Amino acid sequence: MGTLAFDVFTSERDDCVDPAGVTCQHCDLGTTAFCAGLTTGQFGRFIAVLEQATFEPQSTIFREGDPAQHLYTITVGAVKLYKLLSDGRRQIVAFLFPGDFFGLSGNGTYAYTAEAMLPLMACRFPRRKMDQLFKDLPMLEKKLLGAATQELDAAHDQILLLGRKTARERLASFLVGLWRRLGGSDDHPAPVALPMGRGDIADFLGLTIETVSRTFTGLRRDGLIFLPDASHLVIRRPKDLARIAEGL
Amino acid sequence: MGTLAFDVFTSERDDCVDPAGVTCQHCDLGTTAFCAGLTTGQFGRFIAVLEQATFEPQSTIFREGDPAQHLYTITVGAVKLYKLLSDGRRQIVAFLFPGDFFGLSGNGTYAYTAEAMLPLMACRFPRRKMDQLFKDLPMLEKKLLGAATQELDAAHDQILLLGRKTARERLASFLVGLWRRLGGSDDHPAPVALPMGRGDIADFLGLTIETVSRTFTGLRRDGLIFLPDASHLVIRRPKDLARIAEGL
DNA sequence: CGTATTATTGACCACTCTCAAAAAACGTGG
DNA sequence: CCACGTTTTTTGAGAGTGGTCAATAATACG
Repeated sequence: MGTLAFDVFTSERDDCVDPAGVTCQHCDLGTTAFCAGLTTGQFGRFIAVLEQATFEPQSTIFREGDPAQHLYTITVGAVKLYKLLSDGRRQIVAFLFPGDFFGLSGNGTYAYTAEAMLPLMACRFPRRKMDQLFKDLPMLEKKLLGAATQELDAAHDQILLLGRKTARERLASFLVGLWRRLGGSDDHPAPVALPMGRGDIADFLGLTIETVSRTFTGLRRDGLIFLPDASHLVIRRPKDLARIAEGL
Repeated sequence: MGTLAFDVFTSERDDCVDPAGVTCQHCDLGTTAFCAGLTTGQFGRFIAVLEQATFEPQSTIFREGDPAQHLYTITVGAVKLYKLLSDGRRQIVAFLFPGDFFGLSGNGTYAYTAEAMLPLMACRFPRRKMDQLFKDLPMLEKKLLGAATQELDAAHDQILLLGRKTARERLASFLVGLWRRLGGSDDHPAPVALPMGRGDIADFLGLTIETVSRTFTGLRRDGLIFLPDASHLVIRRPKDLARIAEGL
């Protein structure tokens, strides 16, 4: 999984060159990118420890229990993180999109399996080079702490959802959040493509496929959402759906 | 809520003096303490931004939505963090004990309410002084990132528990984890005091009080645990209880 | 002790799960 | 492009885990 040039992406900072002499493959994340705000000199040290990685859809990036050798941040695509019980029960703990991090570990091994849901591009940082990088660029450590804090908030929201919300409230919460993250507009009825199937949604919301399907049908029948097909979503009444999500 | 001297605690580092001239109130956390590993000079800067805070049992430390002005680390006592839905449904997102942090915020307001479960002593750091402190003592930022990572792992475990485990598996997981954290021994049958009631356990495990009570009775009838009274626990067969917790 | 709170137990109910089948969508090769 | 098989989604009927409502028992506290 070597360094690749993604020259399909236009660069806003064409002064940045990686050590191999290849024009740096920028993501289009702007100020939310991990590397945003670095000077050219800092960026050189940054790019020196960075690896670009690509993964096929449905491919496993790492498994629960593997030694935690890399930290990842997504530039293009989507990832699911999940944990398994020995009898096969699965819980998806997060869906991640461009700008999100994964692979942080407390004990040296990954606590979850990471799997690409779409063709994936990610920046990858070897764990053993991170200490030096943080010493050089303390701001990166701050950004990482901020990202971890946000992930913790999201995890707490998910705990509230799983512990205390009904199936209808769970799906409403999920769709409202996803709609926002995927750029759905409250005014324009442009459908948003859902990158995951009913099974993944079920394993994220602590439900079964059948209950997810029935609940989709219920929201559709009540005019809250519109489904051009099973994997495309329009939220017709965002305010009402958000109220349901909060249990109102 | 001013600075207090907790001279009931014996000090291992009696060379440390806070700016007011009072002998520093050490916690007995050893190498796990936030301040562990600091030199005397560093410790001076550390203590300069630190406030000591005490809280009565059942008192609220801060509420969900309050401006996030402080970061806390527990020295003595126990804390619960919870979120509420508008109709009163409550989800406890964490029980915290000495050495644990709380109060990190992504958006400037607390995402949960924090309440003392026991007489509480905590070190408190004003958010506006943290940047300077991190610049002086970068190791503290590393420790905080490590703590946030651990909390994130714990949150993911709780997500798995709430999404995919049965009531029996949930209580078994909870008791095994609590037993370890409160210093229960696999050999000695010394009961451990549970600092929370059935209602708190229910709101942590996503169950009702009645189901928690019935499940306690079930584990007791099966000889896995022993309850001298409702708030004291002995785990009789730790291995078997741990197997139940993992769904085996 | 008497009172209030908390925990336990019981009977019944409902939300979601399980099992099953039908329908729709997708992919592949002819 | 269509026929076919596979996979995914939807829908249906029935069952079960855990919830609700209610009463009793135990505990804590003045």
